[in-house]
Amino acid sequence: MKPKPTDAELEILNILWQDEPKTVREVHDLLKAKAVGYTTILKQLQVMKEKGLVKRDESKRSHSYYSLISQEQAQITMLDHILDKVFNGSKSALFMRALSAKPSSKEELAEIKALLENMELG
Amino acid sequence: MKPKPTDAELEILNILWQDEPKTVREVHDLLKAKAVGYTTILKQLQVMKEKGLVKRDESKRSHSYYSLISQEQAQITMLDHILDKVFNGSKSALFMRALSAKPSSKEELAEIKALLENMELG
DNA sequence: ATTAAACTACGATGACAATCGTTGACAAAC
DNA sequence: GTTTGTCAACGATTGTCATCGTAGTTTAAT
Repeated sequence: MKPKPTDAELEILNILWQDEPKTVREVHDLLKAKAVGYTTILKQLQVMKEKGLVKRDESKRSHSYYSLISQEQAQITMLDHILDKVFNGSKSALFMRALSAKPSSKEELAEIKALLENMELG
Repeated sequence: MKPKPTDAELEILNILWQDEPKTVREVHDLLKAKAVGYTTILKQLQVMKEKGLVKRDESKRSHSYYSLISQEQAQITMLDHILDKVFNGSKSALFMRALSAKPSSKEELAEIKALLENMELG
């Protein structure tokens, strides 16, 4: 099983998920709002490679990085984690919080309702 | 704003939320399955006090600890966090994952549906 | 009062996360 | 072909998390 990515790792993964592959420089440019050094990104990608979260294409001059964990996997991993840690495994409690925390848009409510309809057919 | 509790801190908070206040020894006894030392729990509670996650009643011989963050707050904090980090702020994406990840029981589906009904009235 | 038990405080450690600077290799430009 | 700039590797640093051992303090029992 893939490890749970750290917050900084997730920021990088989000960039990769959006458009792969990317070089260190490209990731760094996209994260420049964070004002973090080039070598920091490089190191983070190296660590992530160690963990099996990304792979590297070294055929070119600038190495390119691909994610090895999908956004779906990461989402499920994160959800399972907080479900276990703060919601005592109660999915409905999680839904309640998600629904009441910040008001959802009508569109979102409609989407969610549609999901539920499909669910009940199964 | 309260900081996001760490995993170990959440284990302790879960115990406090269930029944407050508790002494170090009481928390330790309840966590003995984890085989962690008494002083570890003590230290953790001290750190949590520094962070403002708990408060301490020192009037008695054995100090008693109270949570200063509610389970609700913690749940919302955690949800907001992963919503931001892995779901790009899309609540419906979160719902989709939560619904499809592990099968929900019929009871849970019913509960969630009821929540939605109430929601739409507002 | 003296001691034994229970409890807290403090410091230390090892692991991991996040950050950066320096060095050395390579390639492009002159 | 020498210089200049770009890039990855590596090591070092700082901070946080999780854990524990020791020392000191307070209560209670003798």
